[in-house]
Amino acid sequence: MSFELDNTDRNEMFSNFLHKIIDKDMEEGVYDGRVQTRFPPEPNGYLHIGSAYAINISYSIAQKYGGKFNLRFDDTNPAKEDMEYVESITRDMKWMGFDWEDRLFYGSDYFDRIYEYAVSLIKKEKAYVCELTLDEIREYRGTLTSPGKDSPYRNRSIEKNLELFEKMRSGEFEAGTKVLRAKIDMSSPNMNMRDPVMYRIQFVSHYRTGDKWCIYPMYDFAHPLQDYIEGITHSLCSNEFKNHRPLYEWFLNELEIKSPPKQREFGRMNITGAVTSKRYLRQLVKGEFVDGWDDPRLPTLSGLRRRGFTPESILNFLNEIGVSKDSSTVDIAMLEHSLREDLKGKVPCLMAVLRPIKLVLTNYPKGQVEMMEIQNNPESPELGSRKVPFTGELYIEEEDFMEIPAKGYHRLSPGNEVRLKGAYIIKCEEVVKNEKTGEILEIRCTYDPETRSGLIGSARKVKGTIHWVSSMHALNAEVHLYERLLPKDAEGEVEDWSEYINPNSLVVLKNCFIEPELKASKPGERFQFIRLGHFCVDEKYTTDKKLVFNRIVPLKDTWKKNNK
RNA sequence: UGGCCUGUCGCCAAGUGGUAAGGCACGGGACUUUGACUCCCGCAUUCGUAGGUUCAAAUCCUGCCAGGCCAGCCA
Repeated sequence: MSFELDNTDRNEMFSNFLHKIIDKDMEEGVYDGRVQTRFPPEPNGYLHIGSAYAINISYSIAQKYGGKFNLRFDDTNPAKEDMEYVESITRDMKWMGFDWEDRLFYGSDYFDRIYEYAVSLIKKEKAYVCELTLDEIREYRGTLTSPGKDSPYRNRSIEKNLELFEKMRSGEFEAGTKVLRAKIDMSSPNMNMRDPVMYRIQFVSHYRTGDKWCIYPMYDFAHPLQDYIEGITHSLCSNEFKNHRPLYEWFLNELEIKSPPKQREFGRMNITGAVTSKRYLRQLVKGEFVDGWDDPRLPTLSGLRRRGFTPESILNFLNEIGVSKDSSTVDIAMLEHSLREDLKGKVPCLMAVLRPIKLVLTNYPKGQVEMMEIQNNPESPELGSRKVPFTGELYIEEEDFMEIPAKGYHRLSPGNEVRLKGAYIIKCEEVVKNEKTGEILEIRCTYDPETRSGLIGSARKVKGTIHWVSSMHALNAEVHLYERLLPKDAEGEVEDWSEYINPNSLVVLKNCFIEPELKASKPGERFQFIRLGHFCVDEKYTTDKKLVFNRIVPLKDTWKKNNK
């Protein structure tokens, strides 16, 4: 009988400052008890673990309060957006289980309405067409410590503004010559309130609306309206938008929206050793420093998926790290912990030899093959067992033999005994080496027939147990091991990413041997290789003729840790 | 040097005036045909800092220090 909490319970118990805000709204009946959140990605890149963190905040809150969750593509800048990204984003969200039901929206669907709202602000004398150049606007804006000054176009008549704005829309002006601005306060200590631009002219074809528009609303103007149009109650975003909140509220207030949505901010999440900036990710992909957006070294959701992470492990990770107002840098060890936790007791544990050395049993009958029955996962008997062929010629892991054993080493060494997992106790009698190079060619051992697993003699204890594979039965496989992609953090503008890439971030081992049992394994299948880690069959490079495994995470290795 | 925000163990993070939860990491031990897993045990007399209010402060007040964000016709 287990009383452990499942995720639902954990979510129920988990509380943060956002829950308190919503609890209060519920209590006061601000939105008639309604909760609706949204995730508004711009389709200009792939989702990564930081995006999943943001999605999870909005998604789990909608779930907790029996509310709704929308997916909305915030596509108000045609120069940067593309359909490829909306497809990848929806695919990754579905994989994670973030369900927007029938509420998939596009900010571009609201262009007509947003235009009308702009017109009504002009009519209220709260917006004007400005003809200052880009540089002039910057100059007039002032600095962080000094106020700006009013644009000479600030006090045009409503009629003139209406006329000019209409002409902007119909394409009579060149890009950059005119913008629509909100009339707020050029001396506000908040730069966002110094007559922010609401609309700019862009003769760029939009991936959805084509050439219908040549003016596009800015984020600050479009976002509160998108939220309002969709009935969003709580518009949750990360801290860098904190300074935009007064503007968000200003637009909704001037437009006299009742029960306006609330923008609330949370701290961003970073992970040690992972690149979670969209900008850097794009540079790495476009510059072909990595194998696409789904490179297993990247913290993109597609990269994590290809690497072998489960959506459950990512979700548990996100729920365990929590949310606060402060930004965080979470240790990647927590993510790895979540994966091990999820897979343990769930996937078969098999044997693989990554760096093989030949081992010969000199007293084992020539040509004999025994089928050793081994449990697939001792913690989960329901996963059954398999028969593994055992012969007198095996491969073992290079690091499981030491000619001169270090103190505390209890695997194979000359004269020493060790158990072959699921088979016999063996003793190392001789080491055959290449006379010139000193390279170990094979290890010769004798086995004790009385100690076969299951026999009475198997009760004898030896200090070490190692994994093995029969050389004539083993399958050849390629294994990819990963380390940090960037050993040092990049700063500012990076000219050449190759200077930052860790050459060991991807280690390809082409000559690995695995149990014949794995012959039928399919891309995406996961296994634990005993003592080596959790692995996933790569979905991109595995073919009928070639098996490629990605190591998701290594297993803990206290011996290696203590001897490093 | 303007405004806003944030500072609780190495890393996340509860706590919201009544005497510091939990997880990861780490250290020690038991168990083990995975040096894994599991199981025990340990791990903040102290909450950025200095004062103040109070019978009582991580929680309230004041000053200081540190970090973050903002001067795109990006989102």
